[in-house]
Amino acid sequence: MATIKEVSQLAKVSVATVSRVLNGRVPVTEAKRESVLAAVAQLGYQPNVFARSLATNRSGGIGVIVNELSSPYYSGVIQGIESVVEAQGMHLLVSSGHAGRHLEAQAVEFLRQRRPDALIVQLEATSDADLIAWSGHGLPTVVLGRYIDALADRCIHLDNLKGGYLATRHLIDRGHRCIAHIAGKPALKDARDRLAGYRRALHDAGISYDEALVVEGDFMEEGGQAGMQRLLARDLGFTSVFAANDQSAAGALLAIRAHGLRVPDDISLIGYDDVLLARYLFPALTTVRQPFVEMGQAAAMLALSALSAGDSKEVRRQFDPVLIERTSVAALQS
Amino acid sequence: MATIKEVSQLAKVSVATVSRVLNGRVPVTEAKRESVLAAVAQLGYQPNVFARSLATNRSGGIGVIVNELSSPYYSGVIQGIESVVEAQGMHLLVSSGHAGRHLEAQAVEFLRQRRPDALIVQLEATSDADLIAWSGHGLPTVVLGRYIDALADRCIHLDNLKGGYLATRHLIDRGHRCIAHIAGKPALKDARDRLAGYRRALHDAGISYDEALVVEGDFMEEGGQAGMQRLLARDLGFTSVFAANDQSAAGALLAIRAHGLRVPDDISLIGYDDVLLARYLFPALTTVRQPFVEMGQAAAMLALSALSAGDSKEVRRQFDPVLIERTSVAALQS
DNA sequence: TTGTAGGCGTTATCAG
DNA sequence: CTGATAACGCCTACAA
Repeated sequence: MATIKEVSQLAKVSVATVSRVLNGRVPVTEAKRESVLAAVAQLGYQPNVFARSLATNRSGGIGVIVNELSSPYYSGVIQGIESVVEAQGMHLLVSSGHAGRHLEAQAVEFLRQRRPDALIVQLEATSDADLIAWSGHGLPTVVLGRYIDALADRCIHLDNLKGGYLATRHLIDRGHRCIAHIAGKPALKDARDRLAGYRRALHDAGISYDEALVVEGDFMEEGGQAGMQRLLARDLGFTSVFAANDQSAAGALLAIRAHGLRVPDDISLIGYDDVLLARYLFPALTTVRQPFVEMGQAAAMLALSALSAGDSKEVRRQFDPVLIERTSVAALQS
Repeated sequence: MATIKEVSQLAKVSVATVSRVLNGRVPVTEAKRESVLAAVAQLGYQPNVFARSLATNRSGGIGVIVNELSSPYYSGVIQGIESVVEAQGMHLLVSSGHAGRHLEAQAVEFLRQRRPDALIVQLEATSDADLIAWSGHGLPTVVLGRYIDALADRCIHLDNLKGGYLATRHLIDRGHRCIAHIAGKPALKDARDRLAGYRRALHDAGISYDEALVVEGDFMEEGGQAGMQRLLARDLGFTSVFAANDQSAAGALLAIRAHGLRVPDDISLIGYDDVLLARYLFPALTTVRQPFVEMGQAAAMLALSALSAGDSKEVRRQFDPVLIERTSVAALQS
C-alpha cells in the first residue's frame, strides 16, 4: 500500500503539499496539483485512515446501537441511517443492545471505545438519566424513538400518543364503541403513549374508559395472543381491538381465529408500526405507520449536523404516524 | 482521554510495561502488573484504537456487505455475524450493496478503504470472477450465499438444489403430481438451483417436467402474484405450487385468493426461506428454512479464523435446508 | 523482566 | 504557496 511519502517523491513535492491537494481547502499551484494527482493515480494511493484519525482525532464513523439488528423495526432504521451516513463518506459501526439494560450499557461502551464521531442509539432498557449522562460525555449522541426533555434537540421520535389516537379514532369513525386494547409493556414510554392516545380518543368521543378492556401485552406475538385470549374470556362484547404493535396484532389474530371468530366480520383489528408482515397478514392489517427509514435518515442528519457546525438544525425531529387502511377493520352497522 | 504515557507515569513503570500488561503475552512482575492495572482503573484509561491500528496494522473491524440492510433475509445474517464478531472484541463495519453491480463494487471499495481485517460479502450482482479477483487482493474475504469453486473454503452457503428438492418432494409425498413452480430471477444461482431441485424431485418421482408449469418470478411479492396469475390463466389443473421464496409465495397467495380459490383446500402452496412472515401468513406457510443466523455466525467464524491462524477450519461451510411444515399444504385424496 | 527509542502514515504548525 | 518537522498514541525490537 502506497504511502503519502511515496506519492510526494513521485510527484516531487513535499508530503505537506500532497496532503493539501488531497484535502482541499488550501490553495496549491495547478501544476503541482496535477502532478500530485497523477502520482496518486499511478500508485493507487489511498490515505491510511488510522493515521489520519490519529492525527485529526476523528474517525469518520458513526456508531449505531439498536435493540435487535434482525428486527423488522430496526433494520429499516439502520437502512435509513446508512444511506445518509455513507453519502457523507462516513461509515457505520453497528452493535446491538439486545434490550438488556446491562447489555445496552456494554454496547455503548463497546462502541465508544471505537471512537465514533457520533452515536445514534435506539435503546429500550436504558433510563433517560443514563442517556443524559452519556450524551453529556463529549460524544454527540442522538436518541432515536424516545423523547427526553433534557435532550430535546437530539431526539428523533414519533408522536405515539397521536398514533394511538389515530388508531382508536379510526375504529370509532367506523362505528365502533366498544374497543379493546392490547397494550405493550408498561415500562416502555411508547406503549404508555399509545395507551394514552387510546384513552384520549375514547374520551373525545364520549366513550368511557373501561379498564377491563385493556390487557397488557409485550409487543410480541405471544403477548398479543395471550392478551387476546384473556380479553375474549372476559366476554365483554367488544367489536374491535387496537393492538399496540403489528406483532401483537398478529398474535391477536391467531387467538381470534382460534376462538372461532373472524376478522373483520366479527372483530375489527388494527395494529401499529406497519412492518412488512402487516401487508401479508390475512386479512391485510390496517395499521398506523411509523416511517422507520425516514426516521433513520433524520437521525443520521442530526448526528452529522452535530459534527459540521455548518448544517443548521433544519432536521425534522418529530414524525407523525399515518393511518394505513387495509382490510382488517370493518364498519359497524348501527 | 488518558494516554498510555500518563498511565505509565502514574504506575511508575515504562510505557512498554503498560503495553505489555494490557496486551497479555509477555511476562510481567505481579507487583508492576497490579500497579499498572490500578493506574488504568484510576485514569479510566482506554487505548486509542487508531494509534493501535496504526502501529499494528490491524483494525479490529470486520466489514460486511449485504444487498439490503432492511431485508428480513440479510438482517438475520447480520445478527449472526454480529454476535460472534463482537464476542471476539472486534466490531462490525456495515454497508449495503443494493443489488447493483456498480454499487456493490463501490461498497466493497468503500469498506476496503476503512481497512477491515476481513470482509464478509453477500453480493448479488457481482460476478464470481470479480469476487475471486477481490479476495485475492490481500483482504481475507468470505462469500456468503454463494458457492464458488475457486473460493471453496471461503464460501458459506446452503444447498439450494436440495432445498428445491425437499420442497417439491414434500408436495409429491402428499400426493401431488401436478406441481407448478414460481421461479426466481434466472440470473441468480439460488433461483436456478431451486428450480433444478424441483426438476430432479419430479424426475425421481417419475413425473415428467412440463415447462408450462413454471413461470419466472423475481423473488418479490409482485412477481409471485403476477406469476401465479399467469399460471392460473393457463388452466393446467395443477394442485400445488412451489414458490422460490416466501415473498413470492405471499404474492401467489394473494393471486390464488383473488381467483376465488383457497389454500390449501384447492391449491397447496410451499415457500422457501422461512422468514418471519411465513408464520403469519394465512394459512401459515409451509416452507424450507434457511438458517440465516447460523450462516452469519459461520461466516464470522470463518472470517475470524483467517485472522488468527489458531482456529482451525472446523467451521461449517455448507448448510442444509430444512422443511418447516405448517398449514399451507394439504394431502391430496387419491 | 524492564526501559529506551524508532516507526506506523497523516495532519498541522511555522518558517520561508 | 511550499517544505520541514513536530505531534498523534501505541507497539515492539533491541539493549540492558
